Amino acid sequence: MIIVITGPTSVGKTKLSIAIAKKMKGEIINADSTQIYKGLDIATAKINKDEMEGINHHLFDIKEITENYTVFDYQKDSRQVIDKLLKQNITPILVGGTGLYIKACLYDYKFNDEIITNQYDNLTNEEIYEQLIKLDPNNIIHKNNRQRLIRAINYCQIYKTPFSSKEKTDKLLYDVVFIGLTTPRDILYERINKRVDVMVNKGLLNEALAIYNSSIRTKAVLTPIGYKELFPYFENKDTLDNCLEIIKKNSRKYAKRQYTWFNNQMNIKWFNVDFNHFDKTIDSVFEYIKKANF
RNA sequence: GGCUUCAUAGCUCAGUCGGUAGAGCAAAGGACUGAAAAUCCUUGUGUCGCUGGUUCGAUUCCAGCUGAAGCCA
Repeated sequence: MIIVITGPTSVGKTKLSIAIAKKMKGEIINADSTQIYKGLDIATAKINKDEMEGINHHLFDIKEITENYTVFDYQKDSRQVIDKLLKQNITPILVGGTGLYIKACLYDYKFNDEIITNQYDNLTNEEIYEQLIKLDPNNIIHKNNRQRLIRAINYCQIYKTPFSSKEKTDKLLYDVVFIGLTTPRDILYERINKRVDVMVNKGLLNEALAIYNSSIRTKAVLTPIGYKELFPYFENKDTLDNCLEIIKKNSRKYAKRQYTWFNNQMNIKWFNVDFNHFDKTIDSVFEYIKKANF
C-alpha cells in the first residue's frame, strides 16, 4: 500500500509525514515540484536533516537548478522508488502539494519520449490558436493559455494525432490511501503569512540574493514562490515590505489553486488539522490508515 | 474660529447634466496528461457618511450635522 499525504501549502504535511513514517516502517518520497532541486531550501520549506528523525527521504535535492525536470521525469523517478520500497516491504509515503505529480505517478498517465519543443516565440496567442485549431479542431484550450497551446501543437506535430483525443485514464496503478490535511481558509491564510515572516528570519533574503546574483534564470528558479518576487527589491525597484506582501499573496493564491485540484481531481480523505493538538491529528490519520489497510 | 476640498465595493478610485452605480487590486469558484509553487478562464461584492429639504423620483441639487485633509487667522 502507498500513502499519499497532501494538502495546501503550510498545513503541516511534513510534520505529519514523519510521524506516520515512524509508526509504520515507511519512507518518504517528495511530491513537490520545487523541492526536487538543490539549493531551493528556505522558500520551498524543505525539511532539514535533523528534522527527518532518521526516516529515509527520496527525490529531494536530486537536480541542479540549471537542469530541467518535468512531470514525465517525476513519473519515472517516483515509480522507480516506489517499486524498490514495495519490494523491501517498506511503505512509500508520497508527501507534497504538487497534484499533477502525484496523479501522474499513481494513475496511468501516458507520456512518451519526445524531443521537439518549438516555442513559437514569433507568433501571437491568436496565431498559435489558429494553427492548433487546424491540427486539432476539437481543441478546448483557451486561446490565452499560450503555454498549453504550444504544448498541444507540439504534441499534434510529433504524434500526428490531435492533442484533444489523447487518452485520459483515471486508472490507479497502485493500492493507495489519499490523506489530505486541511484547515479553515482564514486560518490557513494566517499561517501562510506568518510562515513567510519565519522564512525571512531563517535567511530567505540571503538564499534569494545568492540566486539573484547567480544570474541563473531557469524554470527551476522562476517557478517557485519566494525568489522572483524579491528581484525587484534587489534591483531597488520596490520595497522589501511590498515584495514580501506579494510572496504572501502568491502563496495564498497557490493554496486556493491546490484546493481546486484536490477537490476535483482526486478522491481525498480530508483531516482538519488541530494545530494546538497535532498528536490528535496524527492519531486520527493513523487510525484511518490502519482501517484502510484491510 | 472662518474658508476650501473630500466622504461611493474589503482597499485605491471613477461615475451618474437627477431615473439606486463600475474599473483595477483583494476575494470566491473553475480548468488542468511533458513549465504545475507554472499557465489560463469565470464571478459578484454596495443603506453611494448621517439627517432633513426641493422633486413624480436624490448617491447626484440645496441646508445642517459628523469625520478627514488643506489654507487663513
